[in-house]
Amino acid sequence: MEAKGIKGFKDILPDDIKKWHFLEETAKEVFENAGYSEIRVPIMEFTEIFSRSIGEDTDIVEKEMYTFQDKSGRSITLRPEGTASIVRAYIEHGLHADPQPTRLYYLGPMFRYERPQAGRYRQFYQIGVEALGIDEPLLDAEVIMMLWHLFERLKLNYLELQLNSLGCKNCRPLYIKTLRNYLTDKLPLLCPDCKKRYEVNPLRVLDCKREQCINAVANVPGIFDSLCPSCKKHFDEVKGYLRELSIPFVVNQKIVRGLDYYTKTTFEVISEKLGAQNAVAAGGRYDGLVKDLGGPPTPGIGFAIGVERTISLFKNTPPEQKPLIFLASLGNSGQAFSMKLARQMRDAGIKVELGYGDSLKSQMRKADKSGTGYVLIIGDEEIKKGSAILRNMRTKSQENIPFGSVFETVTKRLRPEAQPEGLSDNI
RNA sequence: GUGAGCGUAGCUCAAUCGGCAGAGCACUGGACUGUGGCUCCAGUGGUUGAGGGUUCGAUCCCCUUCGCUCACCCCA
Repeated sequence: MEAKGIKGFKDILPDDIKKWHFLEETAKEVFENAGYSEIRVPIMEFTEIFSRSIGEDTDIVEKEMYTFQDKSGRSITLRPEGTASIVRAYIEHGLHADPQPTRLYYLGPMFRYERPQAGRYRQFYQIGVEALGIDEPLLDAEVIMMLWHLFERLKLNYLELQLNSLGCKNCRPLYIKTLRNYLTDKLPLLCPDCKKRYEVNPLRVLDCKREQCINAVANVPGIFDSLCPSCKKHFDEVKGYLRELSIPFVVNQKIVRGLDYYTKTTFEVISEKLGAQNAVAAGGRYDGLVKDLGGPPTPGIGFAIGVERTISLFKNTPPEQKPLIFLASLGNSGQAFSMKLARQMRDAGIKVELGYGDSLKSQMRKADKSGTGYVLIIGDEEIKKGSAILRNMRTKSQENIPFGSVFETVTKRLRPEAQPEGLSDNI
């Protein structure tokens, strides 16, 4: 047998994990400071949860879901996105009875059966936010502000916020009708895919990258002319708040989103530093979704951040936070003593690494690579003398420390080292 | 699902016209009996992705297959 993982499923090795922690911890702090609480939901749901919310005719539901039958014969699906599960939990546990909005965030793996490429995996991670129960444009702006604030905290530059409105249950069908009428003449000009989209979801034609289709829709009527007065007002107010907040955005009428549940405000944050898959975060309002999944009519808005894509923009690795003491020991009694000492120091919250290797030389080499500032050397000789050697790895100076005061001295020495370097700008 | 490019040591890559599979990094040890980085020396590490064909001889040419990567599609 060959040790080989599944296509599109990646290991995250220790060298990379600091970046993950940095993103996760920063996001957690930003969201919790805004009143959001973490929610953890299962990574599988009954298939209907996804097919009903995302939409039967979407690519995700049609061809990208990991779906199987469990032993009872029920159809189960590995979640391709987070919102549906969160909304299901919101309904199932009656969270609408809490003061609204209900503010939730989540993080974890999503699964889509697609051909992997740069920035696209079959198991990928999202950090997402949902705010349910309020339909005011102020909330749209706050959610977008929070997302933008997070990227600022991560020191990511070269990002662009794109904004659109897809209208509501009332005005979107009108626009689709207008669009389809317009496209009827152009039908022969469209690519085969778009001919299909014309039938199923004409909005997606706007999204097509083929030159023939871009030309065909060059003078297409925009959706803003079809928005009903309340959707138009909503969108104008969201834009107004964002200007007030000095959050730069561009309106892009072509962001359409591949999930059917979106209404009104949709947005996307893209980076020119990524490859073809350039969205690092995306989201929007979904005012009909709670009702569609069997709950009370409830508006909602949220976004999801692509973790791998965001991390790939990090230029430098966040520095190690915690100083370390390295114990190099020789001989049976030295090793036993070191082990006991390690236990005590760890119990007091100090990070302690034990050296392994026959010679002191090899342990010193490992100590050097561990990045420690100090090494405590304890061999059989030191046991006899009743004192340990504390070596400062930077200055190379050494001092003898009687066993009785080892703990105290190490604690003192480690403290001034506890100054992490500042994080410089990412890309 | 479609297309293109690439598979040689743990990693990054060489190998002339088809002629003994190599280097750097990393790892381990030594120079320095119990003291790291720098330097020097040595060692470990290979079914050249797999299978078949052509050939006296294949990492190299041909076929098949698997894998990886990028792009289309779609999306975070």
